[in-house]
Amino acid sequence: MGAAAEDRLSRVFAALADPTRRDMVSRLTVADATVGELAAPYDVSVQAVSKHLKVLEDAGLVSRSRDAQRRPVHLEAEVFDLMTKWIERYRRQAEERFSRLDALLAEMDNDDDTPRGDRP
Amino acid sequence: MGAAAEDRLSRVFAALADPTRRDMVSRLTVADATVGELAAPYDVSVQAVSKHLKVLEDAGLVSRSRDAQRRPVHLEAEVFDLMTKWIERYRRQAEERFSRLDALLAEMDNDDDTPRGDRP
DNA sequence: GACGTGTTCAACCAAGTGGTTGACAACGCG
DNA sequence: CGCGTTGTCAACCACTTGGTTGAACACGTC
Repeated sequence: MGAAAEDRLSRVFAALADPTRRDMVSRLTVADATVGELAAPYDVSVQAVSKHLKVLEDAGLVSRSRDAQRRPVHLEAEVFDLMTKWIERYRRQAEERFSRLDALLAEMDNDDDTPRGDRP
Repeated sequence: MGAAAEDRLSRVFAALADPTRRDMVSRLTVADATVGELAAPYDVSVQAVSKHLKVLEDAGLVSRSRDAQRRPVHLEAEVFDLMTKWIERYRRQAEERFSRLDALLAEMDNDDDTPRGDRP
């Protein structure tokens, strides 16, 4: 994996490490929203939410357009692929390793307990 | 999703936001390792690596056993499921939304441009 | 029991994060 | 134009984070 992708992945994971930001992402899967709309449910200032959005934007999770003085926020669903790829790669690797281990254990079992090909 | 799971998810994402920790996880998919072995490739103190491992352990990504003065580190692959679940849930939601949008756009297209059922 | 190896604990430091408030920019509208 | 609404920028604060070094703990070995 390239250094750029590594960096991106770090920003994405860091962005999603915050429950408030995860909740915003969750809500953005339903519909685009303005900063004010996004801020409404939380007990923090609009400025704080604006900062959160900057983090999400820098991670490429979200994009913003213009509509007069409003800045509609839109979820960029493609980043999910980046994460899924990373996770699945290692999950698969780990699973392979466990099956190798299983095979090894089975073989040791054969060697230790019973003569080859001599099982119920 | 319960508060506990939310919390867990935060710790998992935060743990994986660090490239060094992601690399350790990556290496642990190949084989268990001691703290010293894990530390070797990096240009930081063993203590720093020990701290990283504590973060991974608190996130439930890793467990440690005892072998004399050594503390072998083992990857707990199940957490990948937690992440995958979260990601896939919202990915699916986002995709559904986009298909709804596509349907809407197609319908508008019909209404505006061409009489219904009158296409090449 | 003393020594070497592997690991953690404690104190500290610089940099980053999430929050605040206050000022200001960019609009639509009367 | 002046005013309310929407959002960002800047400075600041408390807390966390990733790193350091030095001491201590936990073993196997001599």
